[in-house]
Amino acid sequence: MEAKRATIKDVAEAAGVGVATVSRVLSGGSASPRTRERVLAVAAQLDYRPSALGRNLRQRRTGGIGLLVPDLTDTFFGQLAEGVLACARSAGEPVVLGSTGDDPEREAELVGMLLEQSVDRVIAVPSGGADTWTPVTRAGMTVVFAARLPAEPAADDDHGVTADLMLLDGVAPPSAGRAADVSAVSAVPAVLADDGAGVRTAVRYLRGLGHRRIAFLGGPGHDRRVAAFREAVGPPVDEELVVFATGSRDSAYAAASGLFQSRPDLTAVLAAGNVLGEAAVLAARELDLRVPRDVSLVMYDDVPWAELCSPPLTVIAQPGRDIGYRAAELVLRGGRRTRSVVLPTELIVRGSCGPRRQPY
Amino acid sequence: MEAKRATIKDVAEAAGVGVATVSRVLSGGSASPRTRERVLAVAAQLDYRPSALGRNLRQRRTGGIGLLVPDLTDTFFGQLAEGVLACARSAGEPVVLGSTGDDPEREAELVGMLLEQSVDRVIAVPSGGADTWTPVTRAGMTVVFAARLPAEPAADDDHGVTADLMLLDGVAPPSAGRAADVSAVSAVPAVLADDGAGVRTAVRYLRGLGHRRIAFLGGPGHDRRVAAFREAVGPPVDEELVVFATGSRDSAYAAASGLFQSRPDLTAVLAAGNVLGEAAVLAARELDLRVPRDVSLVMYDDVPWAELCSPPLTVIAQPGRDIGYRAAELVLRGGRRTRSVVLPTELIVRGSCGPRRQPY
DNA sequence: CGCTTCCATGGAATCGATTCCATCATGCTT
DNA sequence: AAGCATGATGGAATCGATTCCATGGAAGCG
Repeated sequence: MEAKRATIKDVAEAAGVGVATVSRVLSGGSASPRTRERVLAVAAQLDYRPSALGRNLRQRRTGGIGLLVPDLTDTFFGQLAEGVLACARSAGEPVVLGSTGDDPEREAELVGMLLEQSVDRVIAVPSGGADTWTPVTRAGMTVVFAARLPAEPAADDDHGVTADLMLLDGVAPPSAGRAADVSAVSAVPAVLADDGAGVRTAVRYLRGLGHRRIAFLGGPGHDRRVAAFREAVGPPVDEELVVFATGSRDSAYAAASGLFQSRPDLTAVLAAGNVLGEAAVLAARELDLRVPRDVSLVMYDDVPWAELCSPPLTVIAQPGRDIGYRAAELVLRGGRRTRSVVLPTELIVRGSCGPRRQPY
Repeated sequence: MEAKRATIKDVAEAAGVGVATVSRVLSGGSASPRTRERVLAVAAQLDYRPSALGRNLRQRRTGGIGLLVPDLTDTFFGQLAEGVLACARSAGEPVVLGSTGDDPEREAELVGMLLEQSVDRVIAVPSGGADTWTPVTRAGMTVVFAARLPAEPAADDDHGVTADLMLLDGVAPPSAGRAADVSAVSAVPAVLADDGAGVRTAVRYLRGLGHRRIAFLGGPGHDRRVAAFREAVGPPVDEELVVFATGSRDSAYAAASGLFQSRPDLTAVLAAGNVLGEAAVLAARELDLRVPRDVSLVMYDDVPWAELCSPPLTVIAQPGRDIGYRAAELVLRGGRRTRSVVLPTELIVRGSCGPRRQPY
């Protein structure tokens, strides 16, 4: 009843050949048509499937790619994961999944788990910084970052931020002070959305509508977006209008609500992720602010429900699925010397932005 | 530079002991405090991590649990996956993910992949029927179904449906005709939401508001929900008001739009999943039907954006995360003789349902 | 006809862990 | 003091595949 799976030895015996021959036949090596046929027949009859364990152990090459995302409840990461899965499936590779919750510690723990599983190719939406990821790449793992880059160590001035932006555009950052670690990580290929352009376009759009006091509502991993925002609106940047939440929905709501209450003079908000956008809509409604009459809203991520809101949300769309798919392609190609990929974003204008209401 | 990982042999040599001793120390066997200390020190210094490959091969027991969901883009499955991941993480087990797209063929292919990986514990939101899953359980895999049961073969009358409903309520179905296959699959433990109660409550609620022509908008895997719906509204059941879409968003939209257009006399819709609810809102808006004035809407799944719609959507909430977590617990316990779990649903009344407008 | 070449083939080593079993030292009992 | 029990320890087998290498037979060529 408990039929244990057939091994290569069983097949060899049943076919009256040696295990080496079976292995050769199944992996396309040379064999006489006669034996090949017989081996294939026996293998089919026994429903033989080679064990990935044995193969991987011998070849010291692991199958499988690891996927680390912050939160699968966030539709964007769901899209990204679907992209990775699609590519992996067509390559016949299994995907080992981990959810980091935007917690660098959990991320490191999950990386360790992948290492134990001998998964040596990873696609990560990183939460930790270079201190997490440099050792990983040095340990021989093939890493591809998706949608984000690891946070850089806090910069004294905003020079670091500038360097980050330049990196985004494909230009190598000037070899600055703390080059050692950063360079190891920035050599890692990445698949990113063009956050610079996305944010710039959105800010320009809001400006065109007359908005001057535009707030930024960010979360973990939105460093590049806030940097682009600062560049686009300033200087001077009204720092009170730049607020950050942690990953949770509660925190996002608190941040949004706090923002609206502490600065009733703001007229537009750029939410750097769909969870934040959701929170902004909720908070605005709670405070009886009408969108877009009282406050205009642009949200990152073109999630399906953006269209369902009333008014439908104007969004910065980034191709989540494509990001995942391309990242999987890169990690499967595995070349160290693969260049990063930046995919375009698109501002999709719906109904959540209006002209600035004149103060009276 | 390409430091390959340390093996148990390296540790043994460095510590001046045999490999058996190292293994014993690391897996809690007996060893003298003196050597234990030395081995641990060396292991730490070499950053040694036992390879799961070697261990699993030897023990013929695989680590890891497989997770098969239809679509990670659907927030509900994202929640479910997060639940599974949370439980797996606390047990230190890796999770291998597959997305079936509600395609039984793809599902079967993914199961084969898991088999090759020697993953013998699976949590599945099944797309295929008993013909897919019976062989799997017979092959010795520990399977737990989540959120759904495999479709039963089409019944001649609605007797099969009734049996299914009774199973849902924890009562064994009467040993009917085609018992062989079905029983093998229905012996598989499952973690389900109480769809019967959820749908019943929703229908009763709509009836209480005066609605008589209530439509059901379903998708793949909603057999139990439609059965409960039929039972709750009928007989007689107006079959034109029961429509099904395939998994895609386009198909859902087409089904919803077709429904509204072909039967303008309907006054309420029960959408059996959040993607379908989304489609219903969209289609209604496109056809200038006001919710809830012209048509009332109840949606399955309390996704975060349900509150963002205007009006906010009345939903049947099912605890996606809990379903995943409990399913993971069951599959880890691994007992054949585990009973299924049915978790409660809750009708959350918001603003998408109103009294039936009197025809004039 | 004899030699070389080439191909099919099977035995055995290997990957990294666990675990059975034999060995040896130590301490305790009678 | 001798024998026995106990516990620490290392060697070797094992898991299921791949792959190196040796062997043997057939075919080709001078």
